[in-house]
Amino acid sequence: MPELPDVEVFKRYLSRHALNQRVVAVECIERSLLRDGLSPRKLQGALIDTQLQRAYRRGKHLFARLDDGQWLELHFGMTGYLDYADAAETPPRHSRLVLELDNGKRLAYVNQRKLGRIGLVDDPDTYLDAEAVGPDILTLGESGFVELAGGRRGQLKCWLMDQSAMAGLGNIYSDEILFQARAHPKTPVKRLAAVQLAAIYRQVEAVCAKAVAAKADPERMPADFLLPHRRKDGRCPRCGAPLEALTACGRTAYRCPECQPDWEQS
DNA sequence: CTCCATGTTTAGAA
DNA sequence: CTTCTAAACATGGA
Repeated sequence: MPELPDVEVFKRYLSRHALNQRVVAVECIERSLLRDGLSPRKLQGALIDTQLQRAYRRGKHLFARLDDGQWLELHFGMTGYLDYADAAETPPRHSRLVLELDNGKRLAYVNQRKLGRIGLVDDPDTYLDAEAVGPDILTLGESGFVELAGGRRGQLKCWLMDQSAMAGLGNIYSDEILFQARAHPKTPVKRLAAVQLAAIYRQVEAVCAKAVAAKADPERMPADFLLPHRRKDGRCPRCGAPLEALTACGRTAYRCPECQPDWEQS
């Protein structure tokens, strides 16, 4: 699940449940997920006996501030999520980091495929800047977004998913935004006028807001969302036309051939 | 067995 | 320098 809306939901979940509780035990540390230079012992040392003070998100990266000012970084890859429950409950299969809290609960970071990352950083923004992660897409604003498009050469969908340009969108939600904006994924960015870019950005905001409101659960999404229909032999929720699967940026993109016409003739 | 999957990194080609 | 493609990573579902 984890794109911007999913991670925002995780952030709220963590904030609602796991803040200001002392960590009394750290378990299930999966070594292969740790950032360079971070050992299980070091991570455990940093987490034990501290509290998660607050959460911060930029793009798909989630951070939790610790008592000493350091931040725990969680990246969810393609299959990660959080699970908060009674400490007595067995953590879900594929739990890769489990924090036991002194209120009798535990917070598990679960990730089936080990494509995510767990880190420890002094300052999230400094760290992400150094990693060449761009600004969170929702902080750009319409004018910032339009400005960013200047001089860009590639395809619209690829640009939206480029984490170094703007952080947060992935394959699923870039498709959703393009569907809502009725834009073809392969439209060259340079072909778009400022008003068209602005309209696309308004869909960035609208789609993210609606997805977060739906708890990023496809079953709760608005009826006109592409997301639940996004598969081979799926049909457009608006006009019923069969969806087309195409390849862009090395990923499978879905579009409605009727609602998102080719940029050549529009 | 084969293909595909919400992400990122790396290598090599244009 | 920017952009694109393919492969790799690890794991499981169809």
